Amino acid sequence: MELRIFNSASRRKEVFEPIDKNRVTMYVCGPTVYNRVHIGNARPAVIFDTLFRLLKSLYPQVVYARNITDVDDKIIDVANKRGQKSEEIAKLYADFYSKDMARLNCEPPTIEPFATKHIPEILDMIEVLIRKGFAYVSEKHVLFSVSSMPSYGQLSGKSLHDLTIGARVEIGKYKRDANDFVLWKPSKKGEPAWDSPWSRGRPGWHIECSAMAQKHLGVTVDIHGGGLDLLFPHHENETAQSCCANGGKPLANFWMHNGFIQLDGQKMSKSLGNFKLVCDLLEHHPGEVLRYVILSAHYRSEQQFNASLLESAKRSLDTLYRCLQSTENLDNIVVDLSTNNGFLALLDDLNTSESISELHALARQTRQGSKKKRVVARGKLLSLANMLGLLQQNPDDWFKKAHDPDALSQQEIEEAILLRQQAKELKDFGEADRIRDSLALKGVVLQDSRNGTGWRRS
RNA sequence: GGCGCGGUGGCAGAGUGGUCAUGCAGCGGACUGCAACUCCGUUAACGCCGGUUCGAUUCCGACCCGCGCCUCCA
Repeated sequence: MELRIFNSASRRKEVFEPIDKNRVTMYVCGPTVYNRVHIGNARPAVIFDTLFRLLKSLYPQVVYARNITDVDDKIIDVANKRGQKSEEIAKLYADFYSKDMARLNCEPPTIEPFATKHIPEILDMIEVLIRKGFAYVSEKHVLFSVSSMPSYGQLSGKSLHDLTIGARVEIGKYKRDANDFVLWKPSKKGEPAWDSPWSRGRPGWHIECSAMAQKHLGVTVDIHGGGLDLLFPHHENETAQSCCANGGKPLANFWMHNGFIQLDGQKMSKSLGNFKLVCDLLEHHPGEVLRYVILSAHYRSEQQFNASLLESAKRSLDTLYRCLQSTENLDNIVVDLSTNNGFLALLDDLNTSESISELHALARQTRQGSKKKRVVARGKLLSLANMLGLLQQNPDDWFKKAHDPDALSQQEIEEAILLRQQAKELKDFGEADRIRDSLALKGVVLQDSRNGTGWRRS
């Protein structure tokens, strides 16, 4: 039973072996907090939360850090536009982020470090880089010199030569090389600023992750994750800084990158105006539905996202919850998942898609066969679902909780059901159907059974 | 220009050198007063052209098409 992970650094699946089996470390790049996050930001959060759950089942201790970048030009821009402080904007959206991700059943990471809380560590690392000759000071900036590191570009598979040819960015005149990147830069008046030997300023984009990963997780982390777009330049630069500061020791042994989400067949982009905010989606869909959609595709593939997929995911979850609801009388037992196909699929580079198909197989087994087998299947279903962060609520809540404030109350529904029952007893099926149709129009679906009439919200 | 990825049934989406993905939708049947749910059955796919092979959706090559990164970006 071993976990295999596709390592972006080697571009192949490798058997995962942690540096310390008693303390597995994972660092995932969280958001820069200047607005509400979109569904694309949710994908890595959900994926690495699932990996976190899987790792915890395999190792006694897993330390998962997901950072918050709370000092950045974009935050400053928003703060300026609103006449607020950068810190206020960052705090506001960091809180929203935690809440949004929690609604997707993402557990809180072990550590959620903030860049601005690690300025001393950042300054230390920059000083080391300057002292060792990997960084230089120029016009109050400190820059990392990519030419000082022969292996620069290896992680993302780029050569400095090609980068320079393809460069579309204007070269700052304080840079020796177009690809040199900022470790520290001077702040303008009114911007967040800290004292440093080079200027009163603030850190560049990449350095905070290097400093925070090292402080909380150690020089080399087991797994470093994030969106594919972070591979270059963010992760390339992170690993360059850390590696050079630490005598060649790598920042991470395993690099994992999730693919993009496509909205209605197109890349989500602000210019197209087709990005979906998580908080807007949550107004109309349970968080678990969003999570189910995200997990239904393999994390490395490009994923489609649209309204009909949300609807399909909702129905799939309905089926699973219905199974749980109709088998609540079965004993809850502790099961061993170690030979389960759904669990084994997760061990194979986190194949959540295949794992979800096993959820449906287990649901089927929970509904049929001998009672003993059904009890075991149900135990496995709950256990596997828990590892995926799905089926986390009680079925009655799933089906009956009202999300719309104008929805019929439980009492109103039950009264209508009673009236319909009376009509049915009088064989007045016209009236009975009229009541059922009227409830359906208000989003309530009835289900007759031997034990009476049940209901759910559609 | 450089580097890289992908094209699977109506939709989404795994996977595999040789009977099955799976879900949603569809179709037929059972159940039901009729439905819903559930159950049983069922339709339907591997971009194109070659090659390797007894056999290829799966391996190899060419081609077509789409996409990503190289600039902030999950």
